[in-house]
Amino acid sequence: MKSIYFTEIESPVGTVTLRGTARGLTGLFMQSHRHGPDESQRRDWQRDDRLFADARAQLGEYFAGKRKTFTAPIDREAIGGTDFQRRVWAGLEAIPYGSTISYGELARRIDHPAAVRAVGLANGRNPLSIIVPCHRVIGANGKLTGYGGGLERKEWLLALEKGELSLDDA
Amino acid sequence: MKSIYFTEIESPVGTVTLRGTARGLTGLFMQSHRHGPDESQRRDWQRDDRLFADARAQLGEYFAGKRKTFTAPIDREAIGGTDFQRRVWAGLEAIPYGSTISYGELARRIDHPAAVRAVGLANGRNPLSIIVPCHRVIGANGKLTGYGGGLERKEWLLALEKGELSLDDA
DNA sequence: ATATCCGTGGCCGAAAACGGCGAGCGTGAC
DNA sequence: GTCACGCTCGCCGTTTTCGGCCACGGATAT
Repeated sequence: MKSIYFTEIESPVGTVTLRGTARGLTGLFMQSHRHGPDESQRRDWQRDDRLFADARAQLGEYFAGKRKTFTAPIDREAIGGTDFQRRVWAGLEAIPYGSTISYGELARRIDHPAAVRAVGLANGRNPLSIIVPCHRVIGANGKLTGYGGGLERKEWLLALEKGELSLDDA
Repeated sequence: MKSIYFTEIESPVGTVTLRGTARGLTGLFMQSHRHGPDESQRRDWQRDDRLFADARAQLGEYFAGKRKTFTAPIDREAIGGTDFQRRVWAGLEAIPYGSTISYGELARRIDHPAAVRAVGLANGRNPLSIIVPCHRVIGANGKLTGYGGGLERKEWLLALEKGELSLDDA
């Protein structure tokens, strides 16, 4: 069995856990994350801060409003997911920084125009929050509707990306 | 996708189909085998008699009463199966030539003493008949109870292993 | 001996529940 | 009017639950 590593990062949205293999990232979770990993598996992870040095630096820049995209490698194979989920997640990565689309729009983009609710589900299963920007999908009526890491955080991230944040927060 | 090969062998218990990958055997089926592969997948197999030369020779010796164990490699990874099934099948390989045990005894040996019926099921799913000797498991009352390849064949195999067969059969 | 009757445990397929939705209406406040 | 809500209902992939299925075995009854 392959080793799984992790590290923790302090951020404006609280402590963030980063998970990965030697080949790349496999997860980014907030505190009390809805679909986060449970304690039982977390026990098998090995802490390795150096492995995540790049990702950590990029996230720091992101939270400071100075970075719009990420380049740290992602271990998609280890992440897995159903075909449908992978399509949804791929769709997420195509949403530019600072903009939002609706769940319905995302459904259309991946050629499952009617699978709107299923898109919502798959969105919620995205294991790589922030880096794969599931927070950029909102309701057709403009409401945020939901977020695995909590709605306040979703709101905060969107505000950050719209440049609406003064730098006064820790 | 990996290639799957097969060959056919004439034997005292009828035509036997041998299946495998480049790494080893993955199946041995009799005619009208209960859980044998269906025609739809059999179409994708490629015939390759040379690949199975070893297995074929060893089976010949076995049917002649001159061989008690097999050494041809087995591709267990390609075979798959649930954890439980693999335990059961491993238990089968520990039963010596010529002897039999009950389903209950096998259940006990794999530390699932109450999973007697489940052991029966898993036994029936053994894809490598004869080589993985599922025929050596019989009811606690001494009856044969069942066999994927048909009870007559189970009876014949057990008789062979007890040396009760004169060599007069084709 | 033979037959019948359960308790058993893992597997598998079917069915139902479950959402991070959204369009369509009806309602009520201006 | 019309605009904002709030409700209902259909949507659909995933997950969970559930109910059978048996290569059994022991207990009990003929």
